[in-house]
Amino acid sequence: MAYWLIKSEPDVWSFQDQVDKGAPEEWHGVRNYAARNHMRAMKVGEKAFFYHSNQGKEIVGIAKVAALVHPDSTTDDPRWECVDFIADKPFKRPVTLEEIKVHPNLQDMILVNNSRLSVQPVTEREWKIICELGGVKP
DNA sequence: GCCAACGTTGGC
DNA sequence: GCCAACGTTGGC
Repeated sequence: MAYWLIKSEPDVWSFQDQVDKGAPEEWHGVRNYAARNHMRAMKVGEKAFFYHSNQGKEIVGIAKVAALVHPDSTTDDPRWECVDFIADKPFKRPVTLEEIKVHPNLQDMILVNNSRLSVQPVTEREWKIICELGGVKP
């Protein structure tokens, strides 16, 4: 089981939107090879932190992969593919970027070192630490 | 609103 | 295949 982190601007698609949807939603719009490749590696049932960029700058919950990679319906360009996500559970308490940046054991996170990658892997150790901070079971 | 960092595009 | 130009992301 691999762990991931996905980013979304809450203005465009927030975790609450994902929860309200209550069904799988295409994670479309990614136009970056590295991010796409991470989605290609995802398996159904794997979990991802849902991060709000720009506004909030915090992880607010967990989403689950609901469908394997498939063509992105928002483009005809066959290079761009995406998976579907469904909301898993919200954090009891959001974990802010600020908090992550000062945490001694989270310094190697891509979120800290490459703020622009919108789909990124998370190690098991990082996953556990952040779940604890967020008040949920890993 | 600014701007640095980064990734993609496209000419050569 | 290189690299300059350009566009976008996202923190501040």
